[in-house]
Amino acid sequence: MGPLDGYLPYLLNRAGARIAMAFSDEVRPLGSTLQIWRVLAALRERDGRRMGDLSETISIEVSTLTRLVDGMEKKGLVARRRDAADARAVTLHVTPAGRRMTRIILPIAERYEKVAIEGFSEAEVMVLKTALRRLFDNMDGLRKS
Amino acid sequence: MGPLDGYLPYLLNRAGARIAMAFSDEVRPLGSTLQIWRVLAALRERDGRRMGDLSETISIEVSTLTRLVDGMEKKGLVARRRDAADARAVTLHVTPAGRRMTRIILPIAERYEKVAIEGFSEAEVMVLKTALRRLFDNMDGLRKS
DNA sequence: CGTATTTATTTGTATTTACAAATAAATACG
DNA sequence: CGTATTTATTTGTAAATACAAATAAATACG
Repeated sequence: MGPLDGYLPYLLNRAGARIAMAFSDEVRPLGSTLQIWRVLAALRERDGRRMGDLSETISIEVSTLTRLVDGMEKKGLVARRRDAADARAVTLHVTPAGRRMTRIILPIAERYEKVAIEGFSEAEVMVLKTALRRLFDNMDGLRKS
Repeated sequence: MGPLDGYLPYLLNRAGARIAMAFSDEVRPLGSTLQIWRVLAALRERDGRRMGDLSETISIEVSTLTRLVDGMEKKGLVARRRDAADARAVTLHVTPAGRRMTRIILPIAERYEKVAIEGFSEAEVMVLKTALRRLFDNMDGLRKS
């Protein structure tokens, strides 16, 4: 166990990369990708989000998101709509096909959540999640100063 | 706080993405990138690693790593050497310029570690790091079965 | 009201990345 | 020993990504 193993950003990246890779491998045969799932999951939480909101929420650069959404639209998973209140903005809406895809992937995502925290006590999971939220906020603070 | 905020892979990705972005912004003006730093940090831990070992360690696809190392070699940060014991393998070695770059970036990396865990108790940091290692192992187990 | 500035998204384009195929050396084993 | 298989890396190539510029609508404010 070298210095890397004690370095938090390293541990974070390593854990994230592993989950991402495993999950990607699993949803690809279903005609989806991790990024597509991120969009669907964010829209499941709240449909009709704007591109910018979505970008912030799922940590995907907005120019990257535009093209990701292009693809999802072509697949019929989502539909763009011009925001009625502000014509600059575009809102995204899941279609029936998108909901179908969500229904297929959701159990997989739930399984990953379980596998990831296997062997953890409730309290440890709580501390972990709280820590990750706090860590995010700490970095967010840095961004503005 | 919607369902996403309770979903561990989401929290993990979000925290990792934020640190990565902030760190990238900071090292770019110094002529480096996050990926370059990952290689340098891994070689700092142990010089003369093989490509495959490096790839595993820093979670960068080996074909991606090849081209990343191409660039680092052109910048004079590292040198490839054919492994004496096994001519299939290539070992990577930091150069003086690479060590210089490491010396410049290391304090930044250390600062990020500190900022990330600001407000955390020692115990919380311990739990967090242990959890991230365990989480990684859990996913690793899945990969083989 | 009309122009300047800000905000939201998209597009241009170069770089990064990933999967698969190619290369090359080591090992297995008939 | 020689051929088949495995292992380590690189290369081909298409897709994903990011930064900057372009577009377009809203807001500020003279």
